Amino acid sequence: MNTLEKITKNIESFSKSERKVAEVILASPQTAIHSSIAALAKLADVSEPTVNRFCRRLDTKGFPDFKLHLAQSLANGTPYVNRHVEEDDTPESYTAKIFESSMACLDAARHSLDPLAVNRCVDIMTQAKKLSFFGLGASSAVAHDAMNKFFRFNVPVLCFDDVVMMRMSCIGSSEGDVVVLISHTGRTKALVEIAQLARQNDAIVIGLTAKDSPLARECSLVLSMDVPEDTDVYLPMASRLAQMVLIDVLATGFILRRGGKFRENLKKVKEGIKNSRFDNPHL
Amino acid sequence: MNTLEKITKNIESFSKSERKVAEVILASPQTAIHSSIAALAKLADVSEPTVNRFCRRLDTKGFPDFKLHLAQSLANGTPYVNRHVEEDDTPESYTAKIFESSMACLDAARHSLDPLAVNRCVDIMTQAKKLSFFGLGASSAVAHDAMNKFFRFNVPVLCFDDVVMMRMSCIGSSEGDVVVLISHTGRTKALVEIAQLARQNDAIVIGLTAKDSPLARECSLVLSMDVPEDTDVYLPMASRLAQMVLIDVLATGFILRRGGKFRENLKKVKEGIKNSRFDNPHL
DNA sequence: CTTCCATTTGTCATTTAATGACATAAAAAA
DNA sequence: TTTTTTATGTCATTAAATGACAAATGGAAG
Repeated sequence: MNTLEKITKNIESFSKSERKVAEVILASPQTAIHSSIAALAKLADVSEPTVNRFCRRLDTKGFPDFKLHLAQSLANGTPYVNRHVEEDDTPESYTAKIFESSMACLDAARHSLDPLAVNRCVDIMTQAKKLSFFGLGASSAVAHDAMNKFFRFNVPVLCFDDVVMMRMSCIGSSEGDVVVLISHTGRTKALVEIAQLARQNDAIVIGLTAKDSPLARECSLVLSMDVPEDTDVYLPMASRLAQMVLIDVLATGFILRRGGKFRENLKKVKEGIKNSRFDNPHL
Repeated sequence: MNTLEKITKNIESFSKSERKVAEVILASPQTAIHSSIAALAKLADVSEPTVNRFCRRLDTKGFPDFKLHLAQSLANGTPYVNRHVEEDDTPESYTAKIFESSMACLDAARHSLDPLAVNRCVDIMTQAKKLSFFGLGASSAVAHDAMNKFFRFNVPVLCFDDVVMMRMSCIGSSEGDVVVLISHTGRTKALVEIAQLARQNDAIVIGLTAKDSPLARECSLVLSMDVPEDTDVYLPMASRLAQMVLIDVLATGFILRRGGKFRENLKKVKEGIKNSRFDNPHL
């Protein structure tokens, strides 16, 4: 836990002198981390060992160690925590909260991701004859995005957000085809059926979905992430973000695996769209 | 600047012994902040004053002060900096880099966003008779996502990634209609024309695009973000993420403005899709 | 209201860490 | 090769932090 919060939370349980120390620190943490134990003791009008005892009470090894902890909690102004939007938030505050929550979720997602699974996934995708990205609802945007990325690699790519099209596509698939199914919950019936269908037609099915979900059970390979979805707002927010970054990761792995000549291809695509644009005077 | 970055950046200008110190610290910053100057000197196989001189070279007052700075840059596990993927990165390292870069970009985007503009944008959107989201290329995924979000609010919403459909839609628009155009660069000719067309037909045009771009000049209101796009990879990555979070922000502002009864509506939508899903045994 | 016990707090001594001054070694320039 | 400059280490000094112990404070029981 954040050291400053910890002080605030425990201030009631402190003794008189320790509370004096706590108040001085809370009043100006920046001063605290740049002072010696003697200076701080003087500011709080207590003895030096009292400051030391205060530090130990907060589970630190001593004053220098305490300063380190304090410095860490002071870094970055605000840490990226999942903060909830309140009814009376100003535009400024809810904007900050949403951005911060998004970052916190990406951080959580990253740590829950299995690099080995990522690697195997890239393996499979680089060897695919055809790549299909399927997603329904909020995940369809992710599927679109994935297509937009992978089509630049000169690989046959498909993308559908329509169950009927998915079915037709799966029936026509054959060995060497890879189907990527995107679903945060992994509980969408239609998509589970698609997974079964794809596998019956010899396609490899990769699931970007929750582990141990019905969908996950039907996939050849699952890439799961634990994203703390903000459930009191009835909108899927962070999950798509994490999925999208995961697509970036897979695309990057793809490029790295296929090597330099494919980077040439990317350049070509980018140059190809140039004359549909206004020139940028700054370039 | 981040202390770790600073060390990396200046490592060339260090002397032999100082470089030894730098390497030991970079190898394990966590060890460094918990060691005394003597311990660190031993690890780097140099004398204690050398470590001290190293600290001063990095604009700190001495070793303890240096540790404080280092601790701050180590806060949050790893600092979110824009790190570039290298040819020989492992799956683990490029995954971490991409997630971190994404978070760093979101952070940058957040700080460059004007809350007043967000507020005005929400104002306009809540009063819209009809909402249209248009995006081409990578931005089309964002437009889709926006539709997916706003349609839950019981507002007429459109979304196109096809220029012809956009044109047709714009021609049919009238006063009170709001068109949101999504383009990272703001230099896509087709979209600039759409902006003009929409305004000729009395629609309000909101641009989620770069400020001072050709598209921005044609919009009634511009929401711009400075996102450090990773230009040596020929893929748009972070910009869509930032745009998507911005959509979340707008949607949230929308809900807050419209009040409680709309939250009921969200609940209904969520319950409506329930029986297309497998039950979650954990709920 | 006193006495006793427990807790808190301060004083002082000791230990440990950090820094400054100087000397030596290494490298670069003459 | 010699000189000069820069880098590095040794040692002494200073400052900071901690431990041990004593004094003071605050309750609780008699």
